[in-house]
Amino acid sequence: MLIGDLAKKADVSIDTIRYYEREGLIEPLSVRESGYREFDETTADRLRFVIRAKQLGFSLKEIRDLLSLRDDPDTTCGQVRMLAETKLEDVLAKIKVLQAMKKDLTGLLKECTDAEASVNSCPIVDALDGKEKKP
Amino acid sequence: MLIGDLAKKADVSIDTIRYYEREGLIEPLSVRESGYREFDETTADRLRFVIRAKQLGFSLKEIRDLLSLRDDPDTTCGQVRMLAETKLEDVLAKIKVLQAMKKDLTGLLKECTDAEASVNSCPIVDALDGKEKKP
DNA sequence: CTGGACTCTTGACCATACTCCAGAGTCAAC
DNA sequence: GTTGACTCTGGAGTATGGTCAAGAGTCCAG
Repeated sequence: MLIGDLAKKADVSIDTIRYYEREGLIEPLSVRESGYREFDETTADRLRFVIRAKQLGFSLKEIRDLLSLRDDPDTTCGQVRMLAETKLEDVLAKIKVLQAMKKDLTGLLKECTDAEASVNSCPIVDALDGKEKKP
Repeated sequence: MLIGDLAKKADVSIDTIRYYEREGLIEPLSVRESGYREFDETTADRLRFVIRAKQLGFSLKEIRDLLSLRDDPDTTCGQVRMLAETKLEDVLAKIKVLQAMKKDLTGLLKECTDAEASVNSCPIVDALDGKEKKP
């Protein structure tokens, strides 16, 4: 399987595959004299692992860590679990920040009732200006 | 007020202020022969506007748009509102993605009960490998 | 053996929001 | 007039995850 076949299989670009290789995430099974990389199902599986981990929110760096745990037979489930827990905390923290934004934006939009009003009396602009909302 | 004073006042770095100026967000009141920028309360207010908008999740590009609406007396509240609505949608979309990650991670962590187990039977690794969970 | 599709390497570039650096100039106090 | 704190410009660097392009080489079918 050449790089183009793998790219189609995993639905990523050729450049992405080469980038992942440079980053130490995947490795071709072998490389021809000509430089052509050859891949097999094992590398394809590994690439899919990367893609799934990305969907869970792991960075490439973190995926590299996950992969080396996966590769090491002495790894315990607990070690993998720790990475997942840390990631979950990251995700929860991000959600928290976004929830705060959501709350503030929703509040501002609720106050802003007159679309035709001048910007001078726009509660959104006022809030960004640091003005207290009118009582 | 020189740039260092403004930086302290708004609790951002001098470099950030100069960066915002380059990006067209703020402008010093005047510039001395020597190149020294001078700021007043109006610029400080504008800078604080930028900082608050950032906290709401707006990018600098979007803040530039907000500022030009704020500067234009013909702007209506509705125009500002639209930007806020778009931003709220962005935020909601991001929350959705993160909630999905949260759900998946939580599910995996729930399945992974034996921390001492080998990585070969780790449900988290199995899931990333695309294996179905054991029945 | 030729054409077209594919692949190679190297290196630059994208966006975002800064941050840091060197080397030079300025300002106010003492 | 000198010291020390401050400021200037211009450009490079940071992190992330790719994406693109040039120019050369490879592969296989016809």
